[in-house]
Amino acid sequence: MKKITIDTVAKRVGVSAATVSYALSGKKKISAETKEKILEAVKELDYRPDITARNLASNKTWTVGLYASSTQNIREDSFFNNILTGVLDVLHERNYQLMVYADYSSDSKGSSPEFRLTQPIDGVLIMNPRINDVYIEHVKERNIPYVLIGTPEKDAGETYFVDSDITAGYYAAVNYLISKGHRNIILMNGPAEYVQSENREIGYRQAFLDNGLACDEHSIVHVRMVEEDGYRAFLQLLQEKTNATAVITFNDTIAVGVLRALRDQKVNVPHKMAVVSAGNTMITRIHNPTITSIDMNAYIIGSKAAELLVDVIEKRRMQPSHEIIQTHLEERESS
Amino acid sequence: MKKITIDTVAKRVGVSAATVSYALSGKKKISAETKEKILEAVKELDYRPDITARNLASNKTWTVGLYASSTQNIREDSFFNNILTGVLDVLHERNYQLMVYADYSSDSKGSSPEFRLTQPIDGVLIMNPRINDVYIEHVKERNIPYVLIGTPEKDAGETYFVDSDITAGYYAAVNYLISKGHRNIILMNGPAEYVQSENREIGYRQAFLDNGLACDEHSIVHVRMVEEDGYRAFLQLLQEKTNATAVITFNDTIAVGVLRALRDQKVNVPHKMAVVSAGNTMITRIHNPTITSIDMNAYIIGSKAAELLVDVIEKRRMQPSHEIIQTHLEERESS
DNA sequence: CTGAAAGCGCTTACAG
DNA sequence: CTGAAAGCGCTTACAG
Repeated sequence: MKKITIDTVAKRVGVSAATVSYALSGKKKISAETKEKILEAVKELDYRPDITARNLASNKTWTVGLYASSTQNIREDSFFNNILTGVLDVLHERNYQLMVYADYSSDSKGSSPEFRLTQPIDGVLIMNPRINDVYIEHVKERNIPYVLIGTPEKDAGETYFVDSDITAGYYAAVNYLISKGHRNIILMNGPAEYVQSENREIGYRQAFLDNGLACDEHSIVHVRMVEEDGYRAFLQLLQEKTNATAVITFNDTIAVGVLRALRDQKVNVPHKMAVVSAGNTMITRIHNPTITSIDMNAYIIGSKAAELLVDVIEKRRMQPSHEIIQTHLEERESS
Repeated sequence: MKKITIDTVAKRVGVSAATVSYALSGKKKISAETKEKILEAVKELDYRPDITARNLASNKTWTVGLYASSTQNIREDSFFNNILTGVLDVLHERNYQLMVYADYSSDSKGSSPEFRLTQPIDGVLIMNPRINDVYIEHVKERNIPYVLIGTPEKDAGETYFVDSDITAGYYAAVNYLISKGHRNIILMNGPAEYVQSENREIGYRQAFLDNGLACDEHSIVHVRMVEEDGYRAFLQLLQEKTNATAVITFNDTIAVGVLRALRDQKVNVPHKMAVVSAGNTMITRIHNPTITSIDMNAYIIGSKAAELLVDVIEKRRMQPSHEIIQTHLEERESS
């Protein structure tokens, strides 16, 4: 069975391929009569345009890429789900499709960024921007429209991004802990290479500063953003007999690990150790004890980022802009 | 700045485009000398093949689609994360990319299946197959390779699929509840249109049968697979003064809703009401109380399905086959 | 309102 | 080992 192409349709109706194309796209007026005949033939033949050919000819794919975290992180942290669904809902509205790339850069196999850039996408959403992010550099060089989900390390004035004001979020959370009498607060941050981590640290330090308190450099630790690392790192801290009375973590997943370590060591939460996390994903209200967490409005961030990207792709926005979403602290049992 | 194409490279080196193509793909032997010059030019010019053009010419996209649930469901249930990461990891290994489609079929806008089928993908993974699934029909007609994540309603002998033995899982779970003395067990199932729901019900009924017990038809209720529906439906059941002493739910998300209703109504779990769910996602061990759940090995299912699909696409498998993954019951506090 | 034709940028028999 | 050329199936100025 031969493939049904635009020519099959054109021949059957007795018009040119161009006419069929125009009738289908509506980019030119076609007489009602001809149009009807074409639509009929399309139905009869069950013709569907080959999208790859269309993409090549029109230089447009109606597809957007989402450069996400590692699969291990995706698996554990439903923060991703909120971003993803925000993105999906907007793209659906705007008639775009989504390609999801997980981050395997730490892999041996290492799918280099180059590989990605050759993909047929109109633009890309980049989660977790890093310091000196190679991927961003490449996207820039190639002139692929992109929007950061997060804050860029530099050139903030020249890049499109949407982020939560996580600095203010941490500032408020640490202030809150200080107001509760805590003086020694551990910051269990994510990898230093992420701008996200940096922004958290800034808020954390500022809170100490503004309260006239010194902040112990040893109180800041970096772990990968997975539960196991939170668990192990905190177990070690406990064994080193930390005199901290509170901890604030990079995300909810790490907090779950931390709380597991605390339970293992029979440390009472929140009386001996208060725990605050960021993300406010489902687990924070389901965990025992429930976890105080900074809500970052991930769904909103995802949808705003997708909207921005589509606007940039379609040149409805041409001056770099960004949006910073406010956070709020959801107080629960762990603090 | 003009776009750098294969011709740009060919001209600079002084060979034909064909030679460049072969040198890059390795599909034909090219003299070491020429090849080196080509590679050098590629580097200098920073040439990257246009994938859309390649796709069109080679009739291959190295892309696979994942037809998932509604975004609301994705947002709440990290079961999806496990499937997704299993799929992603295998595809990465096999050099395929992933396109994610959420299910908006219940939407007013209703992106019809037709729309999807025109997408440039080599094959598709379909989650949550339904009874009389229109989408599957279309994929079939179009001869697009597909693998079901779940069991097909019919033609099981002619379709590729991977599923967990959820019937056995429910059978075991209900047996377990019966052995604990429960006689009136509610099945809070998913929508009847899903084959998944059907398979659960079969296991549920069989357990009653094999224990010589009658199963009250009113004990089976259908809800959408989101927390809110589990909550509302169970609240209603409680108000109707059900004499059930146990409930088994379609998934973990619904169970969370059910448990919330129980807490609201101050019904003791597990003494007044035992709860068993399916999915064994992170929340089941984090919830208070922890939730007894049927582990379906979602990550394994996702990865096996992706492997199968790639094998089908690459014609390394040509006879319909399927794999049924065993489940196991993870006993916890809720039962 | 409609058509002929060039063009999108690759791949791949085919011929040498 | 290398090249000329057709072909993938669309879209879109351009001309009428």
